[in-house]
Amino acid sequence: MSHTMGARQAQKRQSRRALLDAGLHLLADQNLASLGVREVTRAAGLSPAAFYRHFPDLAALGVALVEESLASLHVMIRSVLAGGDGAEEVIDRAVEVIEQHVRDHRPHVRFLARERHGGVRRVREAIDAELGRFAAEVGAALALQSASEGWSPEDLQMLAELYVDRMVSTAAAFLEALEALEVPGADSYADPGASADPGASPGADPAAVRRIAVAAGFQLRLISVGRRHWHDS
Amino acid sequence: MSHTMGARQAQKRQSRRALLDAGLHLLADQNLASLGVREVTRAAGLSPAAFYRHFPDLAALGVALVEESLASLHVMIRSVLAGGDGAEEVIDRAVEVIEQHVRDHRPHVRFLARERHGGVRRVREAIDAELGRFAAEVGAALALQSASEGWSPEDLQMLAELYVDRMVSTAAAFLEALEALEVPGADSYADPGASADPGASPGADPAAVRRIAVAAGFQLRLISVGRRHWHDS
DNA sequence: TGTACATCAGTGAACGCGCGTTCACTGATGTAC
DNA sequence: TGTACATCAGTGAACGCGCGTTCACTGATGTAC
Repeated sequence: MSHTMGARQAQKRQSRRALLDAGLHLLADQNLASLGVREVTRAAGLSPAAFYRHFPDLAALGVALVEESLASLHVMIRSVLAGGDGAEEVIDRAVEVIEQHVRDHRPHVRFLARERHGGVRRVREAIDAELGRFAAEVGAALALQSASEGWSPEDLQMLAELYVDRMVSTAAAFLEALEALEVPGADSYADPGASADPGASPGADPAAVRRIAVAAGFQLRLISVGRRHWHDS
Repeated sequence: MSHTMGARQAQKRQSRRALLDAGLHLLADQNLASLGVREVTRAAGLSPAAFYRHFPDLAALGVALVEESLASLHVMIRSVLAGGDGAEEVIDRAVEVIEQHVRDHRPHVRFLARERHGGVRRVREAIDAELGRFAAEVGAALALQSASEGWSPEDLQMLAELYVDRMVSTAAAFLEALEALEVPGADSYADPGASADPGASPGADPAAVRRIAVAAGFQLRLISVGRRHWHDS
């Protein structure tokens, strides 16, 4: 009665998906602010007017992309924090999970990095709000750890923000390394549907990626040492 | 003979400046990728064709803005590191200098934040290259400190990158706080030349700005504690 | 099951508009003598 | 100093083009009976 879908509704969902996918694909080489309605519908295989059956404007499409881009983050953080307890293992696992996440969801990660400080207000605000919720979640998780005894909630929150910011920076660095050797010349326009769209990135420089993982681990460990010795002064 | 300028050259410089200023002003509300040649020349008070006497395209104007945006950074870092030696004083001074820098050069900082991961390749690369040079400079400065004995150059470089990244994030956070209460409604279009263009921002929420300064200080101090106790394990 | 009507996702044509870039030009500035 | 020529920053008109949005429409899907 409520979540069985008629053919009508199913087709609408499919078109909406096509618009989102086309948008995400096109945003690999440009900003949301310079994306066009006709451009998106053309790539999605729809007429220009069809766009307005799904979104009032492109900013709304952007906000929808923000939501789906960040939906997986909460699952991700729980998988990191739920495992082993030792700081070392948590850090190593976090770096691995971030790297894998960027590999698996490259277009979404790129979209977030690009629009986080981009020219479309509503999208910026949506990203900021989600990241804030994410930091709060990390803060709550930190509060449960025994290492947090004697810490004020405010200090714990600033620590959580430091961790989250580091994760975001690390993800952005992975992204850059993965893209660096992929498109060396001019912008070639690949068929969005053909070949392996998501997944492995054969052209990336493994050494550069490795270096980022090492640096991220080092930096997280440094923060963790600081946390441990914070009250020694 | 070489750096005295004729009236011809002086006027050309002035037009170029007008184009850069107009661009920077327009980029407050959009991305470089969506900026138009006509838009810039209109705001600068020139005919559209005049643009091509100064830049081959808008990406070139973007690269020029990157250069002038980051020119002041090197001066800034030296003023931070050159002062008192105690870690506490350096940190407090750094946070103050960053805040003041964002206040004094808001449009440039906003431009960098927006285009660092933006849709124009050449601009992204220019920013990355400059930030890399900046991190190298910080790394070299750290190497001279007595606290760096027993540290490998690689570890020092990763530490420098951590500091630089934190400074960039802090600057972005200050920027957001300063803009938050300034443009609450729709995009009003102010005359670029009129009233106080750079300088004080009367509308910003002082508590939010203060909170960012406190968090930045805390986070830098935490890293600094981690650094001090790094070799204790 | 069959029929008559309602819904509404997607179409395709149409509109006026601002865009990037080019071109031959103008007239102030610079230079040679 | 004055004159004749060269340079070149900036102009304004012109071009073809793709844009966002609207509109009346079509025809498959959904619903009531």
